[in-house]
Amino acid sequence: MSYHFNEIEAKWQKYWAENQTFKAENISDKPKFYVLDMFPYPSGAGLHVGHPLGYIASDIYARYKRHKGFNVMHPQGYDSFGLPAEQYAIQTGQHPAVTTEANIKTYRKQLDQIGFSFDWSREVRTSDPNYYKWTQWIFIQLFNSWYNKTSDKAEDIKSLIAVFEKEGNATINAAADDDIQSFTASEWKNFSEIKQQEILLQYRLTFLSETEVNWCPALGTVLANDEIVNGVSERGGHTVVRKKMKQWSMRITAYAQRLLDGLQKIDWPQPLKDSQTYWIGRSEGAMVSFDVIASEIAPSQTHKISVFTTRPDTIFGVSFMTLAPEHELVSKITTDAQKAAVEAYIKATAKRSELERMADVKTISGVFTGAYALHPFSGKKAPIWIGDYVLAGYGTGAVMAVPCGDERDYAFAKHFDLDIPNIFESVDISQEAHTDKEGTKIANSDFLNGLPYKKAMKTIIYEIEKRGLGYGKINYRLRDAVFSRQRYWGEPFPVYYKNGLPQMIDKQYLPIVLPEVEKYLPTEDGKPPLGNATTWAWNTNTNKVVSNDLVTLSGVEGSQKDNGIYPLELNTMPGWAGSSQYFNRYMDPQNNDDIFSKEAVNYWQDVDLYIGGSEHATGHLLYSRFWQKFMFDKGLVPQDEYAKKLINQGMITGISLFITKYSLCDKPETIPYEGNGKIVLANSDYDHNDSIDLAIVQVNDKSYGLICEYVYHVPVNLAMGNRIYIENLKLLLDTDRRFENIEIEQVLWDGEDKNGKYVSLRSEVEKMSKSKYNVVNPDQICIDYGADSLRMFEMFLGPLEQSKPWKTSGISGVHSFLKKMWKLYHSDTDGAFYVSEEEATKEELKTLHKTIKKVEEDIANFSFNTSVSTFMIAVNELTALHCNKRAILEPLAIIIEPYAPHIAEELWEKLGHSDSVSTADFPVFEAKYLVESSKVYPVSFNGKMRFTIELSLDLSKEEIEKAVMAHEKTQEQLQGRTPKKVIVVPGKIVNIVG
RNA sequence: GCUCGAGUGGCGGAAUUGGUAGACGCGCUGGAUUCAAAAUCCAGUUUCUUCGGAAGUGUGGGUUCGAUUCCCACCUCGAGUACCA
Repeated sequence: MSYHFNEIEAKWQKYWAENQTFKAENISDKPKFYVLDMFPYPSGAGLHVGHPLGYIASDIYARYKRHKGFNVMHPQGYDSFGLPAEQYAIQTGQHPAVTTEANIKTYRKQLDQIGFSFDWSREVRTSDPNYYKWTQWIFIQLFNSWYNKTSDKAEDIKSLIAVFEKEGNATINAAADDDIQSFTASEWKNFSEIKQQEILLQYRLTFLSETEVNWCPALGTVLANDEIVNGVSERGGHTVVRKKMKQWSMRITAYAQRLLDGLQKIDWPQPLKDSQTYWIGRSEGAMVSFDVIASEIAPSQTHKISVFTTRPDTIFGVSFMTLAPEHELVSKITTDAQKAAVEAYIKATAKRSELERMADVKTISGVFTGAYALHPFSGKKAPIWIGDYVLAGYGTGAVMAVPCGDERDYAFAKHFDLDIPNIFESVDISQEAHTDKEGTKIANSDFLNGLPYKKAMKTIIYEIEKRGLGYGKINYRLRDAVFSRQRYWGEPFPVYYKNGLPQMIDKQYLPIVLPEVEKYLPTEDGKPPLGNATTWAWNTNTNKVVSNDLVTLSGVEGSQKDNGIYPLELNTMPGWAGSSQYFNRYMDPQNNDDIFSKEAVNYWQDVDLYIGGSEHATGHLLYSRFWQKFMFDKGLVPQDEYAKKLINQGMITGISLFITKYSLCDKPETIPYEGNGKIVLANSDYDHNDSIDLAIVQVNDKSYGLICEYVYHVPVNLAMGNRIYIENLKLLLDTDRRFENIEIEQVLWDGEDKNGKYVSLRSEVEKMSKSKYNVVNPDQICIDYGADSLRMFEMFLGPLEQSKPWKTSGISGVHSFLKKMWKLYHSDTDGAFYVSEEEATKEELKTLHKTIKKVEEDIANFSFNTSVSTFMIAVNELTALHCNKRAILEPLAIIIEPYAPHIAEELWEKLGHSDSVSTADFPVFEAKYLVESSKVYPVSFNGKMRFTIELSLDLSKEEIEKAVMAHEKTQEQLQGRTPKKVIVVPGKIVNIVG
């Protein structure tokens, strides 16, 4: 019987499902181990071979940990809210829920086919009301909390109210909005209910505010910064404009420092930590205010410019100030003489799009306001300029310019011929600014003279604070996260509005289920898609969602009788809402009373291994850490970091194939044009190195003109290696709708082989995508080679964390390895399973134990690729030894199970076991079988002689010495001399002192 | 520009703290088996060579008895980021 992988795999997949082999219990005597994958968004295109890479790696790890005696939880689910299903709904009218359900079915089928050990009883879907009930619940918890900077944690809003009632807000040290008025306890008590609620909203961890957002008119939605790529929307590539809107925000900035500190204790890839650190962007410095010298236009008014600086120690080097063109003071301080120039400049910068401002980094521009600031220490006059290198959104939108110590200030000063005072001891600044902090002392700076950076910083901040000019401050780049989306297919907010103020709906009435709508687009008057819903109001008497018709104006105006029915929030939550706590919900996914039970979360604690892509570095992986810390503050979870270890798997790229233009046709003129649109298939030119393979040329009467360029991808499944046979190419050109109107007169071929005439193709590594015709589907691989081959091959491709191109041709290697292993225990003639009960020889045991050791090390290091090689070597050696012994096969089946579980189960069963191999203990290697030999490499003899030896684990120092001395090469080197001393360094080097 | 990562045969990639570079696989070449093909098996496959050897891990230096590995400078590629005061 040969290796019928299709039958074997189907059989065991069925067995696992029926026996719930991988179901993890929440109560166990075993130690827990939680292996998590980033759950997929179920897209319409289905899985391609790149998707399972991380899942295979985590599955190997999960299966390995089961062998090592852990109670392993390895769940999977779907991040099923998202824009593609909504856009599909807009195009076709099909409800996103229907699209999503269909896509999930496809995904599940594909995932099952690969033989993952997921515990499907724990599946979650973010779009399932039973799941998003808890997303809504967390939102309410955030709303009902404020951040106490003194205790450095989130607290219930009630504790804030208690303080307000007792002592007003003067003593409160909270993460809150910037523009909060101060009030006393009695003032608080006299505020109206509405006023009080408005104030509280400024402190809540999720709050409503007018924020400048990235509005995408084409999508009718607001996008987060990380959803915009190069100034256009990540999906669709539509233009994005800045616009002010009332939005829900999350006060993630309250956690900036803790998000930074938390990175210290988690084992995540350094590049990922770096990018989060940069994203949070902590900078230490000081706030300093400069008085504007009363100018002739407003001599009675006094103005102050506050600046944030990371280099207060260089304050004596200030020779001018720069304000962002949008800075509110600009209009107030500009002199009449400069008014025209300033206004023209502001107008010009406002016109420049974000894109232009980004692309054009080198141009220096700015304009003098005519006003001067008074240097708080030297008393000198510093001209105030405006320049677009200063951003309104960062710091205070103003900088104190220190040209000798900052590159941009330096360039600005040079360009406008401004003063560049040098405040560094023996440093030449005639060519460039001196930006190094350490190693230089300050000069020309009064009381700072002669001080190094650190001391100067301390001294100046002390002076600034003493003189009331400002204070030391830590600034973060991180901004609060906008949490509203103008979309249909997302979590609805558990919020209704009364008197224009948001009200939370009580937990017992959750979930607030997404309403049905006729149209998925924003309404004609610009409301989000939920504005189309007719049943979308909250009845506070019945606590039910009711028709909007019943909403009276009373709720807003208070002029009519209040009927208790109020409008519900029309926005929905963003994509990252659902993914910010899913890893905890897996612990207890069916719980209807709580997000998860105390018992479950106390048992599972946190994720031991999280595998996913690095593209989520500053999105999901930051937001989820924020929510976790909040949950921790509320005492809901025992850990404030949810994933101890994280691995970023690399991307599997596809190899795209292109037709080179020369092979497709000889001259453009030889191809006739037919049909609508006057298009003909032709070459753009005859340069072989040109990246344009094919051009579509418009015919004007008889003249040919190039109208657009077109790179013509050949579907990878039609090609044979880097060739496409002419029959296939003709078939392709005939059926491809891109060539509907094109008649191909002739196709030239590059050569001919046993399969016929062919055209050579050029290849390039690109991201796998439908539009590039380079997608390789795992289903077909499973049918042709089996899931075990797919699993092993994906690991064999290269290091897990590296991105690498897919090459289907290589799969035959791992496939024939599995066949070889099968053959080892099956008769050539009748195919019967045959295992010998004889004792294994020392040689066979050596192979086995070597393999066990190596595989275990590889798994610990996540180098699954080398494990596959190790298995191959083992089977080759066993084949050479004709070994078909139980003593070898039994442990072999266990150690190969994480990689190739189906064949392992089959062999295990044939060995007479009635249980799943996945529950077997991982075998222990024995050092005594690892003895290679004592290889000795003598190097030289000049007083000291060193040897490199390959140590065997069971050799003692004395034995090594003996082996070294007895070695012929040692004797050769010694040439009869007698060494005084032989020093053996365990592990590596032997020194022989002459 | 900055930050991080990486450069090893025709290709993907091995080489644990410095110790026989090129494991393993693909591809290629030759052979066996076969009416033939597939499949399978065996041998070879870094380069040059006067067949003794010699050179060789992006380039140039350095440390060392010994460097793919450590240090310095440079080159190339990839990823991230975008004027952060």
